[in-house]
Amino acid sequence: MSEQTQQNKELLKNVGLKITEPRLTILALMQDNRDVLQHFSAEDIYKLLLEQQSEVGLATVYRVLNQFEEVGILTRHLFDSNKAVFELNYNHQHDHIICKDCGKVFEFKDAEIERRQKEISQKHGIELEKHSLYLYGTCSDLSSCDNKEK
Amino acid sequence: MSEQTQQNKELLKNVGLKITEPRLTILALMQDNRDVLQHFSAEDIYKLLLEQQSEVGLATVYRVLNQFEEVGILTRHLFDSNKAVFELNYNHQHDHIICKDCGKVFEFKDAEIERRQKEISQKHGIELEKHSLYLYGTCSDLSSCDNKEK
DNA sequence: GTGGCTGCAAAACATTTGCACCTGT
DNA sequence: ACAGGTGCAAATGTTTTGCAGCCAC
Repeated sequence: MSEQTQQNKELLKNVGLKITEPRLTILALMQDNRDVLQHFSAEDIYKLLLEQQSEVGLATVYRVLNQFEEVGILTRHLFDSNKAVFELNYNHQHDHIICKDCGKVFEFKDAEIERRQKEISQKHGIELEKHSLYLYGTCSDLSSCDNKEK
Repeated sequence: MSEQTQQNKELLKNVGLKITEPRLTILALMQDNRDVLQHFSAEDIYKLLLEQQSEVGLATVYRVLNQFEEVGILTRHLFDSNKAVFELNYNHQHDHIICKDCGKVFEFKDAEIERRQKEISQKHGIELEKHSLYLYGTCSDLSSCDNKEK
């Protein structure tokens, strides 16, 4: 068994979830594909599972993703579409910049913005728990924009 | 005819939409209720229409809201729930602070955050078009928190 | 007159749930 | 053994669409 699998088993145990084949498969799938895809919809994952002959139902994908979010293994984003996308939580939380033309996503983290967010919340009498920040725009350099040519 | 209605007719004409009864009704409804409700779901509006005996179908509500968003009369927000809420655009764009316990929403606008957003986008080669920023937390002063007691 | 608008019902989607069976501990 | 997990199909909730008739321009 790979070292990655071993780590994932411990991860599941640590967060109090049983070590089952669908959960390990989904976890590995997201880790293995993180270079090509940072943000997965439930459907994305389901299709990837089908491709690799995994017999995991779509309902299970949703259930597992929800559980993973609850225990902090991943984060749910809403972006502008109607469906949720999920992203593995590595060490750090971050915000996103999305090109509306090509769908490219950059990540960033800005201490100044976060400091202001905290100040503003306090001024309004709110104890800040989390925030969601997305910047939408278009690639300035058109040649580097993989425009999907809609 | 009220002055408000007159203004709304010109607004519709200016954005290139025909002046129809459903559109005027929905527009007036959102304006008249803006003190009690800043953010309307399609269902909210539909129910309010029913209450005032307006014979407007739910499909029309959705179509009108979408058109209003396209021409900039209102803004669609996704917040954390599964359904969209809409807000009339007055002069200024702003961001939101939401109390997760009582659902209270504050609005704010911060020049410093917006300046940083622009800088960060440029640094990543993106021409910033719009952003979405929501701060989630809980009322620090519990006595002022209208906790829905779920 | 006619192209856009509307209401209704049906369809489309993403997501959740009920249930009988299976599996990890 | 048994609580929790799973697959499937059916249900849910929101939003969209097809279509026949209607209305603003």
